[in-house]
Amino acid sequence: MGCRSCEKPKMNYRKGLWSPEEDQRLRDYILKHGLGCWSAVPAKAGLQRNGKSCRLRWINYLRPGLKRGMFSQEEEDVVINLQAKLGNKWSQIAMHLPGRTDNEVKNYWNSYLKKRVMQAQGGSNPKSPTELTSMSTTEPSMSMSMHHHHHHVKNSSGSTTTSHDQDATNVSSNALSAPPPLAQPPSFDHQQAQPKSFVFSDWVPAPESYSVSAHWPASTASSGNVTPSHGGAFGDQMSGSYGALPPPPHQDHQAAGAATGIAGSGYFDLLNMGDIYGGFTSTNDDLLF
DNA sequence: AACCGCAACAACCGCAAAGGG
DNA sequence: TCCCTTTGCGGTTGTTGCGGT
Repeated sequence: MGCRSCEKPKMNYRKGLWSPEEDQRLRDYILKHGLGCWSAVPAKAGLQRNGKSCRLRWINYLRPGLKRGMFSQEEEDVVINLQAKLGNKWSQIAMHLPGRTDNEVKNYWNSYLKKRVMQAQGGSNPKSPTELTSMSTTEPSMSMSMHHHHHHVKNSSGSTTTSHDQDATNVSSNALSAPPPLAQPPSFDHQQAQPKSFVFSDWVPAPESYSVSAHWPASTASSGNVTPSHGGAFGDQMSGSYGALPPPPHQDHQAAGAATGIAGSGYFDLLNMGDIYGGFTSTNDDLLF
């Protein structure tokens, strides 16, 4: 494991949000060389980041197959069930949610699901995870009211999904295999709930036409000392900055999910990335590819 | 219009495990 | 076997935007 050949001079590593240029450099490097010794990546890719930061950025943001945007009802159920079963083993939970990172799952839990569970357990009748799951599918107004603003409007409005009376294992196995189609209420307001979702395929250059500015606002794509806006807005910009580009096929993955299920399955087909996949080492990647 | 609180999420930090020399 | 480095993981923090007052 040790990579003594990866000599790295002690330097002041850049911290904070990644600029589009840094993303581009890292992405280009990985696409070209595959995954190897992370500690060597910054120097070789011309980045003033430490390897750890590069690894995190790749895993959580740049990696192929990442599915961003809202969690589907099924994904939510999986998280709730597995969290109850495994505890805060986010990496393990994320393994059951293809396209999701442990960080994303963790954030989603901490910022949303945990409150819901606490709220449910705070009542006179503490609910089991299964009950919670059922609740999540039968209380259309709850999460919607909790997320009445921001872009993160949960898709639990009026879901007619039948309650998933199954244990986490079953849930996870469902998630691993072909997931059932999402029961999407016809009245779901996709205008209101605008998922910001994109996957790596959106980034992969059409070789002759790709440029950073095609995906990033020119103002942030041109200078070296850019300070990109916060991630949330970042994501919004991503979604919004497709501009003339055709909308990604999964842009409305909640709707698409009704036909294709969760996990972005099928998105991967858009790419021929065998070289990259071959270099993947993380458990998530093992699962995904 | 300004301020405040909340929510979302990217990224950092620290620790432990893994593995090579 | 020990030491050192890298990697992986979970907890936590920082930043930003939005809605409400």
